[in-house]
Amino acid sequence: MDELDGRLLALLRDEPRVGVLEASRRLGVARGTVQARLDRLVARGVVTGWGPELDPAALGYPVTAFLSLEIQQAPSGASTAGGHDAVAAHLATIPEVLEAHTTTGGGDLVARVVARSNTDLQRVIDAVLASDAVVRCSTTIALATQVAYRTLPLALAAAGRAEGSSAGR
Amino acid sequence: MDELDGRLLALLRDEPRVGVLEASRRLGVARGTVQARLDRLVARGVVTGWGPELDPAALGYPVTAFLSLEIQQAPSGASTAGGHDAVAAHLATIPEVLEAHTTTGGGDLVARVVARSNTDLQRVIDAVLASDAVVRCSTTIALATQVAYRTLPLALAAAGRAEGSSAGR
DNA sequence: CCTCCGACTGGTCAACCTGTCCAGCACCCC
DNA sequence: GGGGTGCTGGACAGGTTGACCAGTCGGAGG
Repeated sequence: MDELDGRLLALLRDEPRVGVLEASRRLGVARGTVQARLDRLVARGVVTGWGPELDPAALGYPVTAFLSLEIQQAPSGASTAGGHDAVAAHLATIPEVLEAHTTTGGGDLVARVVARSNTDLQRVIDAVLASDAVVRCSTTIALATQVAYRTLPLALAAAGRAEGSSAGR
Repeated sequence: MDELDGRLLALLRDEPRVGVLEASRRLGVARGTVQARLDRLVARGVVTGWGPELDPAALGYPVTAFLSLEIQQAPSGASTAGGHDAVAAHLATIPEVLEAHTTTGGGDLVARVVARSNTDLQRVIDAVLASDAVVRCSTTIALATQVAYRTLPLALAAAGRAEGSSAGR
């Protein structure tokens, strides 16, 4: 992860359509170099995908909310999986659940959900609560996005001063 | 956003490297159709980008946390921007802040941050608190990812039963 | 009923890019 | 010095892109 990698990622983020050849021209290096760098970034797991990024709002889901869930710690049925796994599996079946993480703090699990409207949000929450393992759910609606999801500044920071830390070689 | 769009997006997510021609073969439609569909999805804002997705963990930032910030509602300096804007601008300068949203509920703003370690997280939090407009900050560390960020199920759901709602041709 | 219009098909074309291979060279470390 | 690694600049065949075309289909509207 050096400065060239940073420039390469920045270029690709700004203009994803540029091919390897064009990128090499922009960066002023040989095509093989760009190819090797890209392969390495993918191999190291820094680049996880090239898929199209979808905008939930454009899909008709303009409302974003964070749900803080409390999970049944000792399943009353006390069957197999802890509450976490059961809830995770349940959440995975709901399309409106975009991501979910177990967390420290008051709630046991944070889920990011979207909905077609505030009214529709109720439906989504009900879907989440459909699992017995979910004890409680507190909702925080995202009103406006102040900083849109981004990773490039982080990559540049890592490129700038991580020459040898986690950057294996 | 019909069923073909859904299949196209699913294909692109699974194998982003396939070109338009290959996609048309897989989907069993003409190349021009795939091209037109893609153009339309981009034009409608459903597809917002094709950039490489970066993994903060692979960049050396394996710790993820959600910060709930309380913002100075009535700026003591009472100068120009409300606390929100000032804080948003401040957060935008911190590479470790991946995203931030104003919210309802207890906190005024939720920020997703990453750090190199739990110790390093303190440094990041301090950076966030460097703004005078931030009154309080409560930290929730994400322990494990139960559902990784995804939008495809949502797109498929929208494709399935949104034929005419927000898909105003 | 007929016509218009948008969408899809299936085909062509030249230009370009990709993946892969090569030799040469500079650099670093053992 | 030797070996390994990374970058350069070049070459090649093959596949892909973007543009264009005529023809067909179905629905909306006159």
